[in-house]
Parts: sequence; structure tokens; C-alpha cells
Amino acid sequence: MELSERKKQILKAVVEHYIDSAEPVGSKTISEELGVSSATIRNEFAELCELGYLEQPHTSAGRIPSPSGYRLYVNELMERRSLTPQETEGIDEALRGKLEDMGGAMTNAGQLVSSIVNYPAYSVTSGNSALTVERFELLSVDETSFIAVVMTSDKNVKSQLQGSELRFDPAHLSDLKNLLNTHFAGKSREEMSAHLMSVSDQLSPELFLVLSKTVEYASGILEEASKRDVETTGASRILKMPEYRDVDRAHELMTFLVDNKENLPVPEDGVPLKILIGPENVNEALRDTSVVVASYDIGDGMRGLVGVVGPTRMDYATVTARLSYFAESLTKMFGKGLPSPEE
Amino acid sequence: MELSERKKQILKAVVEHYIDSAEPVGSKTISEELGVSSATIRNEFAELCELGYLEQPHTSAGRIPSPSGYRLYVNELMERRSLTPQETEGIDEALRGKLEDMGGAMTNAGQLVSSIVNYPAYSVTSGNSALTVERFELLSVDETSFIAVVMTSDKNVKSQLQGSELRFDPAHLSDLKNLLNTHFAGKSREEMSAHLMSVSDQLSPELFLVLSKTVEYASGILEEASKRDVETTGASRILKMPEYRDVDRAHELMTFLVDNKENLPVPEDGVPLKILIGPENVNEALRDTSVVVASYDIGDGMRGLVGVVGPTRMDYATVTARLSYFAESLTKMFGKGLPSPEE
DNA sequence: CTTAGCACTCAGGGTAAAAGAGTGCTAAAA
DNA sequence: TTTTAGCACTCTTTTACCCTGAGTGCTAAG
Repeated sequence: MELSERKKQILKAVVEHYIDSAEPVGSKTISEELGVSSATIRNEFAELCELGYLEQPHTSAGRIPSPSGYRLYVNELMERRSLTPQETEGIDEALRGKLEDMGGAMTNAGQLVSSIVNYPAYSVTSGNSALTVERFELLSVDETSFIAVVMTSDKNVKSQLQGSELRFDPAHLSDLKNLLNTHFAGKSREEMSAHLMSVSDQLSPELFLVLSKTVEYASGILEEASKRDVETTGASRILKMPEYRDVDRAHELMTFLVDNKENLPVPEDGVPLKILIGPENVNEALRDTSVVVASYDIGDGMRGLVGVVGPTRMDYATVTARLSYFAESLTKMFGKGLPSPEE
Repeated sequence: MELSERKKQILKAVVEHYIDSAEPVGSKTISEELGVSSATIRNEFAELCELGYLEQPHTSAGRIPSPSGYRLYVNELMERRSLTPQETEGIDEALRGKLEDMGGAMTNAGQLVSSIVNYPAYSVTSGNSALTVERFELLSVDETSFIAVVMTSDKNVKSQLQGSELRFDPAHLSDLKNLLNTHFAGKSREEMSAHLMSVSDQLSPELFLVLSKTVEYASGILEEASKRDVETTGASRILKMPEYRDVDRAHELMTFLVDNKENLPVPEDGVPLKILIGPENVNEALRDTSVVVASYDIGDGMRGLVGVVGPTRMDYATVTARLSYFAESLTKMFGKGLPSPEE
């Protein structure tokens, strides 16, 4: 059933007042705004309550939006704000400094978002489990150590000094390198370790040790890269919000944000922006918070996420506008900046 | 002037009661403990107040320790606890998992400490500005890109794919590598960039570009490594402490811990453990908190720091014992674990 | 359908009294 | 001289209570 135009206006007004005052909104406030008497508004209030869009903290208080009230607001009533020049400039500015180190940008994305929207934020870099090693290099150091260099298929290069318990002849490193590149490059972790078994008897023990150390190292890198990484920041911002004046509530949310960040919502692929209001969050601990989360493209079909966590009384219009802009900017950055890395 | 034995006992008792109750301690509590009448205790209280070791929140309340009371307690009265087997086991256990990735251990040190002592913690890895490049390697990729590998004097190896705007002949990379190793290895950042100038006209533009990209990359690594890095964790733990039931106080400390972490105390070299009580902290924002900070050796005369921040009513005995043990364990780990890295 | 009017409800603020914890002081006991 | 019992006093905390004000729901008139 469709709401009357006036009911929508009233709901919108209540939501917006409540968003910036955090206090129940009375009929008088709305009546002044819409130019109808408060009694009329009260009648409408009563119906909106009945329909489940508004709630009453207690009999003699004003109304506050229910989760479905917010939902309707977000879906239909909210004006999609465009950002002011100051806002875009602020976000551009924040991104500009970070543009240099692309890798850092992802882990810092949360911090930026948090400062941009003034809510706690999180950043997810979805792991790439399809990653393989594109190239191995072995650099000789001495008879008991060498440097393993691994370039993954996303053009990241990692390297580490490796020590071996068995002496080996550095002259053989070049052969080993070729072996690695022909038989281990392009393989998954499982394939690599399977293949490692099969060559174990074709090599001298000391060279096999070098080989396996390198493969293990590479395997560790792939595993690390396949993990989804979630970072949260700005949790302390909630302490300025009236809904978290209660230290225990604040503590609950804050510990969730640091200890359970893996359980923060991750929308399905292809959804650029998702808003989860209160009980729409499956996670119990987020039942009275809202989450807004946007995705951006990293390239190669990969994506990252940036999200915002706050009370259901969240400034959805501003948050969605800024977050979308931020995510779009990141997508652009990655489109331009990569794949030729650095400058 | 030396306090009487009994005054010391009383002070000790007051501090310890206050530490675990957070409530002013009355004469009756102490009288039961020491087997003297409460009136006697009251007389002693009055004198201890006069001497500045105790304070009275208001006329008819019990006593709480003053900062100098805590100081005396820490210096003379506190029993240096040895850890229980459970405690050492807990710490060993926490470290065991992290032993593998030594680099990670340092950034995670704060987290571990925080969970070990249940206060917010911080970890400082003091930058090494004497670091130089021990070895350069250049690996050929194609005519417009190559991999720069840099091993620093602390045996860390970093590498990155570099793109060049000018085509170059990969065959020359080996010469460039030798040039780098003979003229740039072992040099400071300033020396490297100075030398870069001097070779600019001895090389073709495209090779100079490769060279300078590599040197810049190395320089960036050295700069990064020279920076002191401070990480804080566990800030939300304060929300469980009665002194931070006031959201504003909590917020103040928490934002300090994230935004001003560089201003956390860093003791002079050679001090294994430092305790700063309330106003002993020069920093205004820490005026009514205490900080306990321990240092550990990384090797090569370098050190790291782990510290704990909490209310002046901190459990100094437990914190110092656990923190010391933790720092000593780290020192041992680094002594054994490095310089031959990994396993 | 809208609005004025009115009685009603309930949270929040303020004051007052009561309770409780602990003190300081005095005077007696050790 | 030191310790202790006793007692009046102080000050916070708790509870109760009332009052106020914001806001409601309902009714009846416009």
C-alpha cells in the first residue's frame, strides 16, 4: 500500500529532524514545517506508527523513525545530494596525498573514509585466491643463504633473505631458478606443494632444501594474498554520538569493530553501494547500527570495499554521497594508476 | 625524611586496595588489615596526607594515593612479583604464534602487550637512520620495466617492479647493477643522491633513468626505515575502567592514543623499564594517566619499545612483571632468531 | 477532513530528607 | 607518649517526592 504524499513528507521531516537532533520529534515541529495543524500531524503520526514507520519511545514523547521508516526514507524519500565543491575538494585532497603509494591507499582507505564521513569506517581488500607466481629469481649470497625473489601474477614483487641449514653450491641456483620457473610458476599453492613432492628425489638434499624453502616462501605469499583483509578505523568517533553516551554500548560496538571486523557486511559482487539498516544486519552486534558500504574496482575484476558504521540515525544522504564519490575516485585512480605501477 | 615502617605498610595497603577497588580507602579497612585501631590509622592517614602521599577526595571520604604515593609505592613498597606459571605460559603462547614473522612481531607487539596486561598499549620501533643498502640487484623484465631488489644492511630485502618512460636495453642492467653496488651501496641517502648527480652525464638518459629510479626506490626504503614508528592498540579497553566511565574523558584519551601517538613517552637509551606516573608525564594529555614502558633489543644495538597506558590507579606490580617478561622474551627471540632469519 | 481544546501521561529536573561512610578530635587507657 | 574508644560532624549517595513541560490521544466543532 502506497503512502499518501503528505505522510511521506511527514516521515521525511521526522527522519531528517531526528537525524540531526537525536531527539524524538513532536507534532508541533512538523506542523510548523508543513503548515498544517499539529492535531492533523498527530493523526498522521498515529497512522504512521500503526504502519510501522514511526515509533514512540514512551506515550508522551515525540516520534522517532523505525528501521522500516529509515528504509523507506533511504529508498524513496531521501534526496540524493550532490556534493558541494568543498566536499569534493576535501575528498580529492585527502586522496591526493595517498595517491603515491597505491598499496598504502587500500589500508588507509578506512582512515580516509572515517575522516571524510566522521563515522567509524572499515576497508576490505578482498583476497585474490587465483593469484600465482609469475616469476622466481634466486640471488646468491653465500653457501648457506640466498635471496628468494617472487613476482606474483599481479606484478607484486616480494623478496626475502633465506637461510639454509645445509651448505649448497651457489652455482646451482641458476638451474634451480629455471626449474622453479618452468615447473612452479603459474601454479596454485596445492599444485606447487604437490610438485615439490615429485621432484624431491631428483635433487640433492641441499638443493631440494633451497627449492622447498623458496616454494614455501612463495606459497606463504600467495596465501597471504588470498586472505581477505579487513581494517577498521575511527571507532572512537562514536563516543561523540549521543547514542553511545552509555559506555557499555560504546564498548560493545568498539570491541566488535576491532575483534570481529571479519563479520562486517560484505555485499555481493556487482553492488556498488549497499545500505543496511539496524536489524537488516544479520550480525547480532550490529542490530542497532547501520552500515553503508561501497565497492571500488582495483582492476582485473578485483574489488575493494569501504564501509561506514554508525547508529541507525545516520546521515544517510551525506554518507552515501561522500562514500560513493570516494569509491568512484578510487576506481578511477586504480584504472589510471595501474597496471604500470608507480608514478 | 624516612617514613616509619608502619606508615609504609599503611601506604602500601591503601595503594593496593585502591588499585583493585577504585574507591577511596577508609581507616577501618586498613585497621582490620594491620591489627591496629582505626583511630590510629586515621592519625597516620592525616600525617601521610600532610606529607603528600595520600589525598582526600572530600572531607568525609577515605584516602586515595597521590602521585607521589604511587611513586613511593613503585620505588620501595611494591613487591616485585614473579609471574605465575600460567602467566608466563600465556605470554609464551601469545609470542609463539608470532615468532614466525619477525617483522610482524614488532607491529603486533602492541596488540600482544595490550591483551597480556589488559590496558591500552603501544609499540615503538625506533627507526634506524644508519641503515644503508648492502646490495643492489636489477632483474630484467622487458625494455620498459625491470625489478629493483635492495638488501639493506640489516638483511632485509625489498623489491618492486619499476616502469621506465624510456626504452632501455636490458643487457645493460648488469653493468648498472655493478655501478650501483660499487658506488651506491653502503652510502647514506644524501650521499646516494649526491652521487647520482655526479654520474648523470656519464650515462645515456634511459639508463640514467633506470639508475635513478632504483636509487630513489632504495632511498625511499631507507627513509621509511629511518622513521620511528609508533602503533597503539587496545584503546577501547579503557571503557571498562571506572575512571573512564565519563565518555568525554575516554574520548580524550582515545583520540590522543590514535592521533598523538608520536607523543607517547620514549625513555632514554639503556633504560629497560620506565614508569611514569600521572604528572610525571610531560604531556598534558597524559597528566592523569600512567605509562609503563619497556625496551627490548632487536640486535645491532637497535631497540624497540613496548608500553602500556592506563589510569594512575594501574596495577603496577602485574604490569611491570608481565611487560618486563614480554620485553625480555622479545630480546631473546631477536637474539636467537636473527641474524639468520626464518626458522 | 481539519482543527481547537482539554485532560492525561511520562521523563527529567530540583529539592529535601534519610542513610551511610568516614573523618577529626577529645579524653581515657596502656 | 602512643593507642584507642567514643562521639559529633561532614559530605556524598540514595531515595522519595513534587513539579514542570513536552507531547500525546481523544472529542467535538468548524
